[in-house]
Amino acid sequence: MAPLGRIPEATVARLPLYLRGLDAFPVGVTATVSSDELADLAGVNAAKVRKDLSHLGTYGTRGVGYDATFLRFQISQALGVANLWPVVVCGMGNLGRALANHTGFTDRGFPVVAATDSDPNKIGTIVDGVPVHAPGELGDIVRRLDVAIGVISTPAEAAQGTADALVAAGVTSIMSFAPTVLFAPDEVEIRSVDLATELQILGFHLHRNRIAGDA
Amino acid sequence: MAPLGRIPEATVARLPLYLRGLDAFPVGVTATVSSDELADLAGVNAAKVRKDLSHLGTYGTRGVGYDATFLRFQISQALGVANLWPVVVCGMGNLGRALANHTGFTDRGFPVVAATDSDPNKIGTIVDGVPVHAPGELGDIVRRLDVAIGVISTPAEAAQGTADALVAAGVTSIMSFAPTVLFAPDEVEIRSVDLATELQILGFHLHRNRIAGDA
DNA sequence: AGCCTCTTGTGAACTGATGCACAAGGTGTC
DNA sequence: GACACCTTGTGCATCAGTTCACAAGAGGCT
Repeated sequence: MAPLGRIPEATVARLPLYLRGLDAFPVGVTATVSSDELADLAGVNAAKVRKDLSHLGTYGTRGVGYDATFLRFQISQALGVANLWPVVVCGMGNLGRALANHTGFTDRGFPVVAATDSDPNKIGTIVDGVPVHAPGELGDIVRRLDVAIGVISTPAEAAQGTADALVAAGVTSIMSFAPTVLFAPDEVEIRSVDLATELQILGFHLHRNRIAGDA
Repeated sequence: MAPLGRIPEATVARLPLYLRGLDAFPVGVTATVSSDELADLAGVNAAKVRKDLSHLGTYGTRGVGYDATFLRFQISQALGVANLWPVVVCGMGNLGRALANHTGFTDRGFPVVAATDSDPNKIGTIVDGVPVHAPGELGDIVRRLDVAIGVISTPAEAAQGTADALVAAGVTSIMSFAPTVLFAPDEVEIRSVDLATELQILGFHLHRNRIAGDA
């Protein structure tokens, strides 16, 4: 079996999709799933599924398919979803509140254990079960609650400072929604999701099609 | 100059980042920016910047750099940001509300003109200036308000139905936050952002590092 | 004018990912 | 046991994207 470190990034990004697709199969019931079916469930093609799964080691049966239960276990193992990774949400604006309350996080093993905000009216309150602290307490929160992942949903201006504070506290995984580039040491993994950028990409295609249509 | 249709996808995805980086240069002031500087501002490397910009046609000056103002115009042109693309948000849960109220959308030319939700208590109300309608009215809303982009922030179960309704109404650009695969005709552009999936990818790296650290 | 310095634009090598196509290997039936 | 039928696992060709490295062009200094 291939060591975890050797799984290609593109494959890693798809493993959660396969896991999600496997939700279609009830737990405890013996069932097999073919690469074709799983491909449909995950929205990719079958060859990709097989190649991806081969990176986890080979656990399918030729002529039959994969055992759904065992495959789920396999992928979970590789992704480490057995672990709970506590999350802190930095910036409790509209987006931050939505994220702190997002059931999809807790359900998948990412409990939001705390939040920070610079607004004195919010500090000390509990929003949807999540206590809001001052930004200055970030380091303390991270250590005390063993936070593994920091989510940055502050305004762009505060994002770098927040990232620095997270890194200083020992957080090595950051998901940022701030529309700005973040700098951090190489060992810190940053995933940046800029919603406006996503829309601009859609806008480009609309624009291009409109031009093509007019031509 | 290369026709718009020929710009590689990877480049298109970076153009908004360059545009964002150029915000560091005040409008109206003549300034030049080198590929090196722009690379820093966008968080990529200089060679990529130059190759990307070469797809828009060549507008830099050797030995000097790019004229910031003209470059901004260039990229805006290519992305079609002069257009306003009205957006409808489908599903006014926590996330939907945050999106409907997201200033980054309106600021970048994507006004949220309407929303839908299946909750009778929300239908007919106006949330943060955005009127909430019943899902059945979606087709009507799209036609009446000339909606170009649909954002899906419904629960997973309702996502496909919502997508179908959007497509039926003529929407060809969809951004989905629902944790499920959406099926639509080829000409419909779908960008899917699953927040839990993003965290799981971060989780994989945490898991791998933890294993490596223990070894 | 000649020279030096700077930065672009791009050919070419490289890397990673994708998708095809088929042999290998397993199941079930007669 | 032999045969027909599936579906996996993978070698290989292909493609897209990245990065290097350098010639070509532009400005400024003496």
